[in-house]
Amino acid sequence: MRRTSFSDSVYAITSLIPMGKVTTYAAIAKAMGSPRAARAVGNALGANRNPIVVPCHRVVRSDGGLGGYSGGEGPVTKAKLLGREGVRISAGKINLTKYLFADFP
DNA sequence: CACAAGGCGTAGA
DNA sequence: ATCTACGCCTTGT
Repeated sequence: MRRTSFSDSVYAITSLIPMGKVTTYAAIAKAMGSPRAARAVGNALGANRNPIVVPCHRVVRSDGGLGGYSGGEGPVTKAKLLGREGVRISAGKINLTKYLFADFP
């Protein structure tokens, strides 16, 4: 589990997400230069199961789905955290049009 | 050291 | 709306 440049970038970007907003794996992958590495991003977050220092729960799918979560009760905890930050989830999906944040530096 | 398989997705047909 | 194919990282043999 060596913190590679990839996972490090993922953590950096993920931790940049403001409260009340969410991001997609594709957006992160794209922001780091590999728009096709969305899957790798999910792995970096999940495989490393980074502690609370990184709000991996703010990362959702491109279609609004929560995706997966390796912490707490899984997707349940993820949904709970998001709703607690002000992100409303309808039918298990998030309105990316309103909460999507992709203005990464 | 090299190879092979898996995984928290995405885009396209 | 459902299914398949793809590319990219991590981990194990």
